[in-house]
Order: sequence, then structure tokens, then C-alpha cells
Amino acid sequence: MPELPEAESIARFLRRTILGRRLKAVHVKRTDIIHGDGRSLEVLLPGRRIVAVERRAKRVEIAASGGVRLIFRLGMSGRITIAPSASFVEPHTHVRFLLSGRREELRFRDPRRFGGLWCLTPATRRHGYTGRQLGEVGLEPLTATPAPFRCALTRRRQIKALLMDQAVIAGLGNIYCDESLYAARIHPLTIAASLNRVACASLLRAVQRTLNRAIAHNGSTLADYRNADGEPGSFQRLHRVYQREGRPCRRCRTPIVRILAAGRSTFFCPACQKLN
DNA sequence: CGCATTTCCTGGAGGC
DNA sequence: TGCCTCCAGGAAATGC
Repeated sequence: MPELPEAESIARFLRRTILGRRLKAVHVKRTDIIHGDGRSLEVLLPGRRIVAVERRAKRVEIAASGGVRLIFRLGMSGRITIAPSASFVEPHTHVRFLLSGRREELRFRDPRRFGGLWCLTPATRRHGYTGRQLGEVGLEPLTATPAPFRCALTRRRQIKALLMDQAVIAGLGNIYCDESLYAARIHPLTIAASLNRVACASLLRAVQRTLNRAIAHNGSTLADYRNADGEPGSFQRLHRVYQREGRPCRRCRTPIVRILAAGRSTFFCPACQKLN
């Protein structure tokens, strides 16, 4: 379940390892996970240099020369790895990008195929693109300031659903929503518009602290997630509520409760996070 | 508009 | 040991 911290960890690793290198060749095994410019990556990409690696929301974005942008959405089980070209290719590896320099390649795997790869080019910007749409995303929580953050929250929706909505706040998924709400002592079903200025500011600080700590631990690995170097994250050891149903709250020892909110398992401490 | 429900998909977990 | 069912979960579409 890569969320913002996992995508950030991958982007940082890629920046260290592939920035400035060239895409020598591309092998696509599944075309149906690729969207954007209709032309095949095999003809579009070879020879281009990697000029930037960025993260936006939960997405990892690679900018190549000539205004070409590769946007990886990892969904549930998406993984980006750098591997020796001769190494075993794991099942569900949909695209392989051979890199200049060492005999290495970037691989995109996604067994469950909730993710995808968007190839945006000057042509797609002029004429729109084919395949699945890449939804707009909202405020970047790490750089957001209190006023726009509060503005985004002044709606009559449950705070959990709102934080999960990528068009509103970008990059928070189930884990970091629950962890942030716990840190801010806010019940997940609270109507967002009922939070006052102080509560919103406190929530933003909690979100930022939670995300920054998770990034420092290379994200959370529950099952699938690995960083681009193949290593799991370790932030799951610091989870306060997520997947801790029935276990004592680390602040007050009250058992953590699990409910369904916004269609997702939601964990919170009923004593620390009171409704109203 | 809000929000619950359904769909996509596979691997891992649990039941027997 | 092996087969079967169930289910998580991000995003988008559908229904109310």
C-alpha cells in the first residue's frame, strides 16, 4: 500500500541511482497498464536522458529529455526496482527500462494491477491522452500551510473520507490517515467542517510529523511494499493504531477499535479520539 | 453534494 | 498437505 512516504522513499532512491542516465531500451510485457501517449514506449523512450525524479501525491514521476514524463501510480502492489539486467525477472513485471552505465534496468511490477504507468509527452499535452485518466490531486501535505489546509477541510464530510480523497489532500492513504488522526486526537468520523482553526492546525502538524517520521523510516511494509533497492520500510513498527485492533492504546491502554469509514478499515482509540 | 457500494485484481491467510 | 473461500485495499464509477 504505497502512500506518500513510500513513494517519497522510492523517488529519493531513484534520484541517487538513475538521475542523468539514459534509457537505452524498453521492454513492455503488458500494454494495458500503460496510458497517456498512444505510441509505444519502445519507440518513444530510447536515447532519452533522465533529467529529474520527483514525487507528487503517491506517484513517482520520472522526467526524461524532450518533455517526456513517466508517471508511476503504484496502487496496492506496485513496485519499482533497479536490478541487474541479467537477474531473474519476477512475475508480473510489466515494463523494463534498460539504463545506460552499468548493466542495470528499472523494473515496474504490479501483480494486482491497481496501479499503472502514464507516459506524458508534448503531444499528450496538446491532444489529450488515451487510456485511463490520471486524476487531479490536491494539496501536498508536507508543504501545505494552515490556511489552505483548513480551507480544504471546510466541508461536511467525515474527516477520514476527506483526508483520503486525493483530490483534496494528496498522498494520504489508510495507514497515514489513521496514524495522523490518532496523533491529533481526532475521531475519524468527525465532520471536517466542525474542526476549528486550532484543531485544523494541530491536524496539519500531526500529518506532517507522521509523514516525515515515516519517510525517515523508509515507509511502512505490511506485505508488498519494498523500496527501489528491495529493502522493506520499518515505520510499521511505530504504528500507533493501524492494524492494532484490540491491542492497548500506547497512551492510555484502552483497546484500539476498528470500524468501517469511507469503505475502509479504520483504527482509532475510543478514549483519545472522542466524537465531539 | 455526500457517501455508501461495487468494480478491478492477486496473493496470502484461514478454515476444514 | 492441499484445496477452497475470503478479503484487503487505491481509485473510479455507480447508485441512492
